[in-house]
Amino acid sequence: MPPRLARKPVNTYHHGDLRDALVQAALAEAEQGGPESISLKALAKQLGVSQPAPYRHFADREALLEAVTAEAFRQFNAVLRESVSKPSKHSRLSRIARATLDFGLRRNGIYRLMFASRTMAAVAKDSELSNAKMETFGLVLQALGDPAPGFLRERHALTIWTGVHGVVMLAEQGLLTGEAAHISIEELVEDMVRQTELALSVAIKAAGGGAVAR
Amino acid sequence: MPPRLARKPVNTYHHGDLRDALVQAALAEAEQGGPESISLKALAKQLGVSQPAPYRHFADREALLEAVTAEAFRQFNAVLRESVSKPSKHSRLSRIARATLDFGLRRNGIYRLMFASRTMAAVAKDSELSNAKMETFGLVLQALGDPAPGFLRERHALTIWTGVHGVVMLAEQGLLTGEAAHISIEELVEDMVRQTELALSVAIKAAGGGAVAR
DNA sequence: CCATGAAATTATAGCCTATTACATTCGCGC
DNA sequence: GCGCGAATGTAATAGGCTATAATTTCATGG
Repeated sequence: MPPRLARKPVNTYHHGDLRDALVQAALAEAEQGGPESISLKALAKQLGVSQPAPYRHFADREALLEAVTAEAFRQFNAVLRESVSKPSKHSRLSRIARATLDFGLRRNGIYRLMFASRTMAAVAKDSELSNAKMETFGLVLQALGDPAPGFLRERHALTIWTGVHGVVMLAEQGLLTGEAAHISIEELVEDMVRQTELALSVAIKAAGGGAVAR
Repeated sequence: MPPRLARKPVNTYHHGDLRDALVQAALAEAEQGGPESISLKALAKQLGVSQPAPYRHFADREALLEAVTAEAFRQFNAVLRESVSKPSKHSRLSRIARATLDFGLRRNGIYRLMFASRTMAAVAKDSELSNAKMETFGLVLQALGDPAPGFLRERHALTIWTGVHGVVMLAEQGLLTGEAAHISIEELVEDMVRQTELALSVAIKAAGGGAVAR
């Protein structure tokens, strides 16, 4: 720890920037062992503060998890944004689906944290977290491009999002890798993307719209 | 139940049938509050036995959860089997998708238990549980009917299974019911079913097969 | 009928969350 | 500059949970 930290990074008081340090350490912990492995006591010890110190910054363990989840969503959204921004021969939908799959499998502990069941009460009131989740959906929506009328886009955005989410969750269970699966996880997601794009183009044609997004 | 139990129901000793009672009570508990709400201590108290009594029947909490999960899968598979057996105007795939959605939403605590993250070690060795999971997949596979060549069936069975699973999990998060969702959860699943059936029929046609399953 | 071992109990250790009361230190305003 | 209040951290403690060890109960088969 440096003798003197920057003057005002929102939370630099007499020791360190404990609040942020807790979030970062918890995120690293969750990356390994998922949300269950996050222990306030262990984090406090790891950061060299007393065991109840975290309670100065978070009402309880759940509040910390919420903050960590919000940060995780921010990182996830950044990854998604990058995936659609960089050029590729694949469709935007395919890119965002691949990016989601990659994030969900590689950083599975964090992904599980993001979609772990929480008390509904907290979700409703905490705007930071729910905003981040809305942004995620917005990114998927964007990936489907402009040609489709609004509500058709939403239908298919939900289809692909839930589909890839299901793949990630079941893959983590080891249910997609048995001998029964003569198809790789990546192929499965590509199937879903193709299905969605096919269905969307059919729906657009029926609605008198333009071409499928690229 | 007769005053005297059968001579050897595997586990009827000097008090009651504690092992089974624990599984049943834990299942009821999980139905309300999900897997996290299962406490060996609370269950023991509820059943009128001492706190460490459950450890005579289960090595640890995780072992009980595993047994409960196996029972939950048995019930789930029974529901799926019933859904495809009874006559209906909908396709078998649609029926099994609806049944899964219904089970996943109505008995969400149990559903979350069934697909909660576990230590991989246990999953591999425990045959009862992994068999039940394989049976679930087998039922989905059957629902796609006989016309499709084996590996095509599997692709699409996985697609629909993961898709509906994703819907259930995200619906529980409240992510599918916001103002952004101009589509009901049931419609979303129907969309998926239609997409899968469309894609399957296209694939079969390309492969020179027969008609889509009904 | 009684020895045996499974089933259950009491006692206890250890980890974790969380609260209360007390100590420290930063920085703002006079 | 300096003191005071609020933000931050610590020590002590309570209470819940999992899990183990040592001991007791009791149904059953030889």
